[in-house]
Parts: sequence; structure tokens; C-alpha cells
Amino acid sequence: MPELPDVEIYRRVLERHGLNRRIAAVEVLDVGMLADVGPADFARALAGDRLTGTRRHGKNLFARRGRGGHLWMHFGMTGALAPFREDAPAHARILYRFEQGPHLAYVDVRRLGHVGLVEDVEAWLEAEGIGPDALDPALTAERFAEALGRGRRSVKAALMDQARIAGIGNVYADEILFQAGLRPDVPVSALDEEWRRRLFAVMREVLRTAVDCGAAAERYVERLPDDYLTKRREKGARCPRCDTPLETLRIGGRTSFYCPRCQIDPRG
DNA sequence: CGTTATGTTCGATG
DNA sequence: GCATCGAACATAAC
Repeated sequence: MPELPDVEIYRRVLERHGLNRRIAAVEVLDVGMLADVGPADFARALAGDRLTGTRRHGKNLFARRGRGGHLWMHFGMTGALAPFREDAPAHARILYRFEQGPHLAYVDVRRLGHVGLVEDVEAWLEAEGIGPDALDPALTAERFAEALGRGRRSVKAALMDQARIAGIGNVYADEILFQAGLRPDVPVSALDEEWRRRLFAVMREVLRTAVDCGAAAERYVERLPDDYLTKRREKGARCPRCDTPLETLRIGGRTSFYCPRCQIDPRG
């Protein structure tokens, strides 16, 4: 589930296994994953180099290269970064081989992710139109409130808009709205400052909790608090708080789970 | 076979 | 101009 918490875990994987080690070779097993760079240039840029630092912004992961510039990864819907020693994991698309294992594999079943080279991260984020990271300490409640906007757009669509706040996807948007007690289809124009502050605090809490529970790990969902909606994301499930059957909505082509009793529309 | 799935982008439509 | 909707991308699981 590569949303912010999952990508944060991959950042830690990269930090732990990929930093300051000489890259012996890069194997591009699927050229289609590369964005704006050919396999030969990509491999040549990294082979012999070292990664000297990591950074995550929203769902994007960057690794600083010793020679300058950065390696960039986006995980799409099914991407992951996994260490391996002998055989590469199933659906591995790019292998980063170090002189001694473990090596790292960029894995992506559906191949909707992208990998490439980025020179200047700040300039790249600006050019891509990506908003402030949801967990950036510099993101204040005031900036968050402003970023949500004031239009007719639904609060869920706004939360998932990477140009406004970067890092939230379908699953965590539903969780944040459940924990905040807000229906997903409420237009942002209906949110007063108090609701915006509440949404901000809940967003931080939910994302931090997901990271702390080891997002992206096998069966990490089980470690989430019992009152988390994410544990019940399936048809016919009931609200973890009041046992009311959950309902679904389609917003932006994606399914939204919500509790019709615990989540309200501030307009009444 | 049909439906759905954590993301993003693009073209069409309101 | 802005927001929304469906389709597309590609693959697996139920």
C-alpha cells in the first residue's frame, strides 16, 4: 500500500540496506519502469556510485547520489523496495546489487510505479506541482487549512490531491476521515477552521500511527489500533466503534468506506 | 468471466 | 477555469 506511511518504511529500508555501500551493478529487468531515462544511462549513472542520504516527500522516495543528483522512486499501487540475498523476489523490476549482500529490489506487480534520476529535488517537486508533505514539521495547521481549499470539492478528494497535501491515498484518506468523524463527501467549503484544525491533528496522528505500526510490512494492519477503519475495509464490514454496517461511496473513481453514524456532515 | 484493488494521467464532460 | 468522470496503464486475486 504505497501511501505516505508505506513509502516512509521503504525509505527506512533504503536507509538501512542501501546507504554508503558501493553499487556493483544495476539490473533493469523492466525498461518500462524508467521515467525519462534509458536503461543504459540509468545503470551507468548508478554503477560504482554510493547512495549517501534519503528523503521522502509524499509518496516519492529519493536517494542522494555520491556523484550528485538523486535516484527517484514512486511505487504506484503495488510497488515496494525489498532486500534480498540470493534470488530476486517475484515481480522484481530493477535490482540494485551491492558488492556484498543484501541487495535491493524495486518490486512492482502492476508496474504502475516509476523510477528515474532527479537532479534537484526541490526544483523537481515545484515543477511537478507537488504540495507540502503531510508529515513535514514545517506544515502548520494554518497552512494545512489553507491548502484544503474552499471550493465545492469533497474533503476526501482534497486530501488525496497531491498538489495540496502530499502523501495521502485512498486508504489513509478514509482512515483520517473516519477518525475525524467526517463524511468523505462533504465539500471543503463546509469546513470551518475548527474542523480544519481537527482534520490536521487527526491526519498527523493517523499517519504517524501507521508508520509506527510498520506500514507496508506483512500483516501490519493487525497491529493498527482496534478502532481503525483500515482493519475493516471489506464489503459487509461493521464500524469498529459502533458496529453499524459500513457504507461505501464512489469518489474520484475509488471506493470510500465510512460509517454513516460516526461520520457526519457539518452542515447537518 | 466479472469485479476489484493502495496511483497517476489524460481527454471528455459538466 | 475548475471539478469530476471514465478510461487507460498492467496484473493478480477472489
